Amino acid sequence: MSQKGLSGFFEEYLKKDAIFKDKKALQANYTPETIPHREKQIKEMAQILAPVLKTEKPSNLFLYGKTGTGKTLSTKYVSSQIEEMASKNEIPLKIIYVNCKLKKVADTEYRLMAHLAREFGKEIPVTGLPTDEIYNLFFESLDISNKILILILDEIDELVKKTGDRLLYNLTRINSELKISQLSLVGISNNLTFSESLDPRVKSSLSEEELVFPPYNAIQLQDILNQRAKKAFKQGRVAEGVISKCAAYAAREHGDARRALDLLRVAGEITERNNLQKVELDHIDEAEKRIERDRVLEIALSQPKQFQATLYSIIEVSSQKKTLIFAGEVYDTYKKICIQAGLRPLTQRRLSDIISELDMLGVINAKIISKGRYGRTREIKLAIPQHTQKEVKKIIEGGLDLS
DNA sequence: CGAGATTCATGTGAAGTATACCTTTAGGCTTAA
DNA sequence: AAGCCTAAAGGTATACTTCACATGAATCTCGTA
Repeated sequence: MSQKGLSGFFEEYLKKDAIFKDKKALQANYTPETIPHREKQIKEMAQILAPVLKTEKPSNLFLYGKTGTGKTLSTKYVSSQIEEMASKNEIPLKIIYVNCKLKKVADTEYRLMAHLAREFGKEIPVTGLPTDEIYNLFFESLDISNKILILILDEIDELVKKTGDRLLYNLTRINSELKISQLSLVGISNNLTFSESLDPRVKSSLSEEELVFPPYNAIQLQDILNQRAKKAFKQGRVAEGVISKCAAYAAREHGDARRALDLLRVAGEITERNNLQKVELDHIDEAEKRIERDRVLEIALSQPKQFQATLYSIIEVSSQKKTLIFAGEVYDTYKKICIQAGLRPLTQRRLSDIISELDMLGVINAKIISKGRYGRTREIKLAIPQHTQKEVKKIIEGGLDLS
C-alpha cells in the first residue's frame, strides 16, 4: 500500500461505522458488574473473606474448577469489592493476585517468593540469594506493613506439580511467625483432584474452606454471551443464532466461558476487518481456526530456542512420516537441526522433559507406549492443524536462523 | 501350547556440573586530619 | 586512621548432564500335554 493510500485508508477506517460499541466487554480481563450463574460461589466467597473487614484473618480458601468456569473472574470481582470497602473504612488490607503459571515470574518457589517480596517494594535479584532469605525478606516486609494479606495463587496446581508442596507448607505456617500482620491464602486450581496429592497437613490447613465451580452448560453460556454482547456490539450487529452457536461450541469443551467469549470477539473482529455489517454464523468457524492458530503461534514464538528446535523437529518428522512418530526419531532429527542452527544439542534425557512440557502446553499429544520387544517410547502426535504447522515452521526458522 | 524369561528403546529419578548471579570479606589504595 | 573500591571467596538457583535403574508388552524359550 502506498503512503498516500494509507492516509486514505485511515480516514476510511474512521468513517466506517464500527460494529463494536465497547470491545473491552469481550476481552478476557474484563470484569462485568454482574457475573451470571456464579451468585452462589460469589456470596460464599464473600462470606468467607468478610472477616477481614473486622481486621480478622479469614479462613484459607480453595477453589476448584476447570478453565473458563469463572474462578479467576469471581475472585477478582470479590477481591476488588472487598478492597473498595476496606479502603473506605480504612482497613489495612492488601490483596495480591499471582498467576503461578507465568514463566519467569512465579513458576518456582524462589521466583514466586521473590515476586511477592517485590510487591512490598523489595529489590530482589533474579538468582543468587538463598530461598530462605527471600522468605525472611517477605515476612519482614509483610509484618512491618501491618496489614492483612490475602494471597491469591492462581493455577497453583501447576506450581506444586513442579516444585512440590513445601512452598504451601511454609506459607500456611507463617501466620504463627507473624507478629502483627496476617496472611490468608486463596488457592485456585484447574485440577479437581489436586488436593489429594498434598501433604495432609497442608491439605487440612489450606482447604479450611472449599468452593467448586462447575462447568457452565450451553444455556448459561448463552446468558453470559448475551450480557456481554449487549455491551460490546451495537444494536443488531449480531446475526440470529450466532450467540447460541458460540455457546454450543464452548459447551462442547467442558463449558469454557473464556473460549466462548474469545470466539465471539474474534468473530466480531473478522467481521469488522471485512467491512461487513453483521457477525454471521460462518465467522465463528473462522474465528475458531484463528484462535487456535494465534494460540499456537504465540506459544511457538515465546518458547526458548531448545523448545523451538524440538517442536520444529517434531513437525519435520511428522510431515515426512504420515504415521505416528516416536521420541527416538525426534531426537535424531533434533540433533541435525541443532547442528544446522549452530546449537549445542541437549541430551536425550533433557529432550524427554522438553517433550513432556510441550505436551503440557498442548501443542503436541504425547503418550507413553510399549512396543513390546521393540522397546518403550513416547508416541507423539502434533496437536496443530496442517496449515498452521507451516507457519510455525516458518517462525521457528526465522528465530533459529535456519536456512 | 502356554507360562515365564528375555529384550529393546526409552522413561525417569537422583545426584552431579556449569553458569550466572548474589553477599561477605579482606586487602589495597586514597583521603583527610 | 578512616573511608572507599576491588577482587576473591563462598553461597544459591536454574538448566542441563550423567548415571543407574525401571518399564511393559512383543518375542523367545522350554517344559508339558
